[in-house]
Amino acid sequence: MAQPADTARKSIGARRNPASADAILDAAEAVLVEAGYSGFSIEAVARRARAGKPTIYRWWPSKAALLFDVYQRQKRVDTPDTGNLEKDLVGFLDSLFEHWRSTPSGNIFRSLIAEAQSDDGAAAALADYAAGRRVTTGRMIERAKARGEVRSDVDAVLVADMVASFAWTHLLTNRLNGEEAAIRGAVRYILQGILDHRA
Amino acid sequence: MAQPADTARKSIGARRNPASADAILDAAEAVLVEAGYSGFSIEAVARRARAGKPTIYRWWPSKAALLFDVYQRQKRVDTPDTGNLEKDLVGFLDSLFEHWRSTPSGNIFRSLIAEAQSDDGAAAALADYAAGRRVTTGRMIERAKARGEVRSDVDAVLVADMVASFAWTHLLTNRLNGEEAAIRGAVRYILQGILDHRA
Amino acid sequence: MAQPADTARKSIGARRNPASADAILDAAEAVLVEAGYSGFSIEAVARRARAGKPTIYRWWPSKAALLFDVYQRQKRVDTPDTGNLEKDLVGFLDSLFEHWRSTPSGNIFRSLIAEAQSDDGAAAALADYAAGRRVTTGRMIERAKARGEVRSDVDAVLVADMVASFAWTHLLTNRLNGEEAAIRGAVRYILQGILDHRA
Amino acid sequence: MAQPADTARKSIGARRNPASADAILDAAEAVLVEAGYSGFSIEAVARRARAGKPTIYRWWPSKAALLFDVYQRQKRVDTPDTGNLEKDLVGFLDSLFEHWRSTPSGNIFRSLIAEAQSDDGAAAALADYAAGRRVTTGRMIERAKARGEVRSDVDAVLVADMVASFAWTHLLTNRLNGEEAAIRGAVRYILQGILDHRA
DNA sequence: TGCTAATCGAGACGGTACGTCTAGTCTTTTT
DNA sequence: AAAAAGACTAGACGTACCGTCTCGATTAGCA
Repeated sequence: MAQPADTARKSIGARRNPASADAILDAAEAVLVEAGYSGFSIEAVARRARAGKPTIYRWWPSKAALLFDVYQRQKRVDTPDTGNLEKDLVGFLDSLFEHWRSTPSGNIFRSLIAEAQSDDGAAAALADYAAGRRVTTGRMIERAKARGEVRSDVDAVLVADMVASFAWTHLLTNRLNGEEAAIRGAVRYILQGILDHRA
Repeated sequence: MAQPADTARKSIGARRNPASADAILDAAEAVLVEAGYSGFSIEAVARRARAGKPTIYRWWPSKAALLFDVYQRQKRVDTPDTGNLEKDLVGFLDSLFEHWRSTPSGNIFRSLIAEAQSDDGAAAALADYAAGRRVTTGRMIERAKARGEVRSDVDAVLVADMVASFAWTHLLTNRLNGEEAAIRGAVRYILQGILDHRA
Repeated sequence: MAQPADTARKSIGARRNPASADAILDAAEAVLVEAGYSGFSIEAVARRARAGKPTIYRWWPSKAALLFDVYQRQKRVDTPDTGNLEKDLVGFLDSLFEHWRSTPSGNIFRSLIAEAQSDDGAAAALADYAAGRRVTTGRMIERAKARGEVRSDVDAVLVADMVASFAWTHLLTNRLNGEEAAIRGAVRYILQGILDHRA
Repeated sequence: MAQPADTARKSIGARRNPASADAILDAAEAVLVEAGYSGFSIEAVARRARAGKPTIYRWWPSKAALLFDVYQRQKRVDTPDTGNLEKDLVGFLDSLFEHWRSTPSGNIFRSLIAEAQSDDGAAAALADYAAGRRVTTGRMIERAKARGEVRSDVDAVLVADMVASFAWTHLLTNRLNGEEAAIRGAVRYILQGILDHRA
């Protein structure tokens, strides 16, 4: 966290003051945590950061852009590599749910998705981000393909999409708690399918 | 659509005027279609419906409640029963994507999900609705279990959750077009899994 | 006071229900006392009287008319007749100030004057009422003229107007307390004038 | 009158824009003249001034405060000094009645008095204003005392109060026309009294 | 060293929407 | 026929935010 804005920050000349940027991002995160998405307004962030509204608008053209930068500052959950795809996927989802539950990330991301439903810029940024994450997540599947664990014709990005969809939907419907069994089940279905092969 | 409100509607006594309710729901849908979720306000709906704001607030305590009723008026996509689960699921998702693409339903539902991120009432209503839909969708899997097509230990509701998640996420990220292959792929992975069993 | 409207009054057939009229006037007075003129609305009176708004509008075409009837129910201060005009006028004003101070009458009358500034009906009713009161008050002066106490060419109604004006203005500017000396002074000036006749 | 707001006024920095203040006061006066006190609303003023409602509320906490400032902008009738108190008082009242009749001042002041009956702030402001005016008006009597025209023990402020009361009451009851004789009579009674001294 | 230019906090501006309150009208049901 | 009840359109209330604008102060870098 940056310095608290006890004393007013001044201009540092004809260039961006990083202290202001930090203070604004800190304030945005704090407002989101304390007041939720419905209480998240540029006004509130400016008040909290002791910043002028134009300072915010100068650097972030919209609420969505600010939200996006706040989200980007958060730690990401990284993909495990245990040598076993089932363990990897279950571990990834467990970590992701835990991360969303116990840090502001979950609320920030929910807000970002909501914002993307009314702001084209946010939608585009979210689409980019999500596509990138699908590739990253897909690496787990690619590794499993390389190990021969997964069929070579499997679309790793599509599988990553299914995994991410499961996570997003649980986030958006407040189902992050006590979902360990569901996570295990969903991963197993993707890996092994649900058909009865005895027939 | 109900009658256009050319002449002002009057009270019909000490009970709800269905013409007003219809006009408000019609107007809400129209505003959502024409101005999108970001332009969707109680004011705008009242203007469009030639209704007083208190009339709206009397019957719908929040924007979310109104959105929900607008969504409920829409036709639902029903679950096919072809005797083959793969055909059922693919057909269901194809129909759902088409429905969301070509009617206001998609935008309404997106808006409802967004609203649920900042309104607890909307969140609860959405959770209820989604749970119900998982059961309905799950019937396709139950039928397949009864046919012996699917293993008897499979959790039908969880599978429905996975299917719905895939659809929701595509809706929320504007990926409803040209997804036929992805739909087929995803359904196949759920049915057959992605593991390589030759090993 | 009429019966409290604990249980809803019912229609008594095709004629005016006097209990309703009383309940409405009682409620109007109570609302005025408790919430003041700013809180005095037909809506509030109807709520308090457990009456429908149309019932009020049927009998009193405007807020002003209702106010006027509420005022009319109040006791009036009557004009003393001591055989001495100074005592009569001072006594009258003392009683009037006391009456306005200690009963709802003062607030009701203030409200009526205020209402008359935006409602023509109220203005006309108030004008009628005030003209009548000037005549009544003027009787004190007429009696003094008959006694030879006051010059015969004096316009009794004009004097009554001056006395009433003094009272009204004190009411409207919250100067009803501790004005005994001012009352005595004003009455004396009207009776004896202020000119220095030694010249 | 200030410039018409053909082009939208902008902020002129972190301080009050006098053009907005002027436009708002102009609009308030115009609304009062055209629609009367009953049509006088902050909404109407904002519309007419092409100003935002918050701009009005920022500077005038209540309708009463705005009314008061509108009234303060009006010209005041000043007290004549002819060397003869009767001429002074009659001239003053004639001018005041004429001023109230032919300019918006009369309606504005009536509205202010009405507003003061339901708004404590307006009541206080009006009390202050009226007290000040009594002192100003009282100077006519003080001058007459200095000339020996009026007894030295006469309370000039009380006499001014009587004169003002007469004027206020005529304003509030729409009796500003054809009152010349009444004015003369009232002034004469105050100066000479009404008692018959032949006795 | 003095000027220019961009940045800062600050807060006013015209607006829109919020959710509530009241006005005055209307219709049905009950007596 | 009148009362109770409560819905209806309409619009004002006072507040919160929106995104823009202008200020005055501040400071780096260029002249």
